[in-house]
Amino acid sequence: MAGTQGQKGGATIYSVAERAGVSIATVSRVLQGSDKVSAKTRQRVMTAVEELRYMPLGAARSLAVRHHEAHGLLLPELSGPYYSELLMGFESRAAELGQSVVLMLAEGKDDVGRAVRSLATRVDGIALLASAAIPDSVPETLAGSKPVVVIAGEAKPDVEAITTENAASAKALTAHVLAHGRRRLVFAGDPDSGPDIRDRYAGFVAAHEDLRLTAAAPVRTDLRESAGAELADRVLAGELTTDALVCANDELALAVMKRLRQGGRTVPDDLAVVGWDDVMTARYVEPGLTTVRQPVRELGALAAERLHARITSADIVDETQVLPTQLVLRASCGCTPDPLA
Amino acid sequence: MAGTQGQKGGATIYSVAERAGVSIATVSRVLQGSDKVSAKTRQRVMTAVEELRYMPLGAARSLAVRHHEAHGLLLPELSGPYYSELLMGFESRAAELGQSVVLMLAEGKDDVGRAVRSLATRVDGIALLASAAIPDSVPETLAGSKPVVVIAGEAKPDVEAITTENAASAKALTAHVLAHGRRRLVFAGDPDSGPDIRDRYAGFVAAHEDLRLTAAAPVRTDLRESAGAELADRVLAGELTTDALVCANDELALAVMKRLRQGGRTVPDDLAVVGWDDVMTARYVEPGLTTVRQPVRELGALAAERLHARITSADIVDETQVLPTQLVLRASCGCTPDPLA
DNA sequence: CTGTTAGCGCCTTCAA
DNA sequence: TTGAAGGCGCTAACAG
Repeated sequence: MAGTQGQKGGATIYSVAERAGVSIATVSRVLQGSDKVSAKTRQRVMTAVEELRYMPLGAARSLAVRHHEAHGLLLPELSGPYYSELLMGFESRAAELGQSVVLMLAEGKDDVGRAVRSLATRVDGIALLASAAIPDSVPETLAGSKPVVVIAGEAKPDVEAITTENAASAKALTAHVLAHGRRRLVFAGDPDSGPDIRDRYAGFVAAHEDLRLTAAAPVRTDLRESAGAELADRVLAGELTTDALVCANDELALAVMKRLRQGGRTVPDDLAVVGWDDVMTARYVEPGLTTVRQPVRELGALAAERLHARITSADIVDETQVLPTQLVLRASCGCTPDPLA
Repeated sequence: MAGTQGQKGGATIYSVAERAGVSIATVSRVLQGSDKVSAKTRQRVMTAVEELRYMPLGAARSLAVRHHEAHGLLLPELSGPYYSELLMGFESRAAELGQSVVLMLAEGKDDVGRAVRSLATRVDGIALLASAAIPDSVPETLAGSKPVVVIAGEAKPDVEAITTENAASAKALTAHVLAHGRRRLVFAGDPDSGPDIRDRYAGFVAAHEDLRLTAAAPVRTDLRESAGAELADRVLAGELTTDALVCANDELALAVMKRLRQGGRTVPDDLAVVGWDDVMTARYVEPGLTTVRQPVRELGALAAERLHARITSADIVDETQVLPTQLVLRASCGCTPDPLA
């Protein structure tokens, strides 16, 4: 006879049962869509539910069924299209699987570890993006107590990884630039900031090796616009000699291009510039930015899917799944622009 | 003596208590950071917690404290910087308030109403963006049973609204274009798609009225890139005569500009184009896009804040709060570009 | 400072 | 087809 009132906190299963003149078990059955309830009883219950505007309490259900029915997703931040696409793919697939998504951003949190521990308290599993903003200790601590999937990262014991292809396409991209006759390529981005950029640099190096060339050391920079301007300034000042900049992402490449033009340099004639991600701006700028497109949305969906698989079964996948990427050739590398683009 | 084991589902407060040789109440106190626990007892408990890798079950806590400690956020989708910024602001502020955020996207859901009802099951309140993708019935149904805040929408009974300024800045923007001598302005966007675009069109009309001019009817179009190309095609084909296009957002404006240039028109000489949002691309294109910047991130933070206020107290705010926007003049309206920009 | 004891709202056998 | 009753794990009085 508990909680029959529920005036303050809303209706409960008890108040609905009372109103419909049935037991709470019957109400529960109706709400679960059980077929072992007579039509008229079902109707009475439904009526009571609507009259009382009954809304079950998720926490109570979770406690009883021993599932949160929620996926946690941890991202560094959300600027740029990459994270958004990823998130859209993740949310969409999670919803299809009947799971809600609890989002957490690392940016601005002084203690990400603590925040994640609290997140882990309310979800059945966590997907997270490998990134310098998210310490390695996070997945390590989580693994073993909760299912974990890392995106764009590396598998560890008890941690499944999924990613998009980096090394091969970076090699193809670099080879393409070399094929334009450039010989003083510079890679801009920090290989230590995460496995994806590390692999892109590896591809950069590999393309050089194929031609018996020696790749320059990477220019370690973050991927913000401001870093791009600084990088371009170094080129303009003659500190950095290069005829082709292979940037770790598009934002960096675009910022570099802009500042270079302001400084009087012509892309691609004086200097080729290529990026990674194929953001919207890449096809709006002049010249169009040559870059690599990743199936980011699919990556997000796959993350939700794999996480769910790990939660529901002990469906272990050993090899990290790799989604293919695609070279997008425009004019910034030296190609002739497609007049129809 | 329940759940002392917890081998499958992880440690529970009972197993921790048993291991530490104390009662569950003490464990609870330690975990809550109560100061009425002796240092040595606290230590014993903490040790047990770590050894058992104990992780409290959020659902159980929620049930006991009668709070989910979570905010729901419903957005149409996530493409473009607007939603991302909003979400970042929301998440950040919610986290500061100790609330996790459960995100739901309307896009792709055949029954948004049902989805939202299920969302309402697991959060203490819901913030949502007013949008055609989210039927009005949603906030209406929710109101009364859960605190609701609508973003960029209108207040209703039991529904608080917050928004950014639209009408006045749209008027200022339009007046600016008129001051360039243009007289055949066309507004592109659907005033019925939501209150914000409706208000922008209202500002567009008001600026005309100030000059005793008659504003043209809006060209109703959605805000996608493809719609921009179609719109530009109509101009190129001579179907639509205009000397200035006032677009409801930047993506539309940018797509229009691009196609116009491909068609041989010069912006702003042949045709001025202005947008709304100040997306990244707006300052990368040539000419730079004149637009209006909104404090989107602050808007998101405010949403979380107001929602929390409504959840914790019955802190009712009647007037809908309006955040100021800012005109960003670049060259696409006919202004002389700033050489330093 | 610590332990006992009720619930919180829902699900799920087990009987009837 | 329905009801009774016992948890799910945690918090919060209330005693000691």
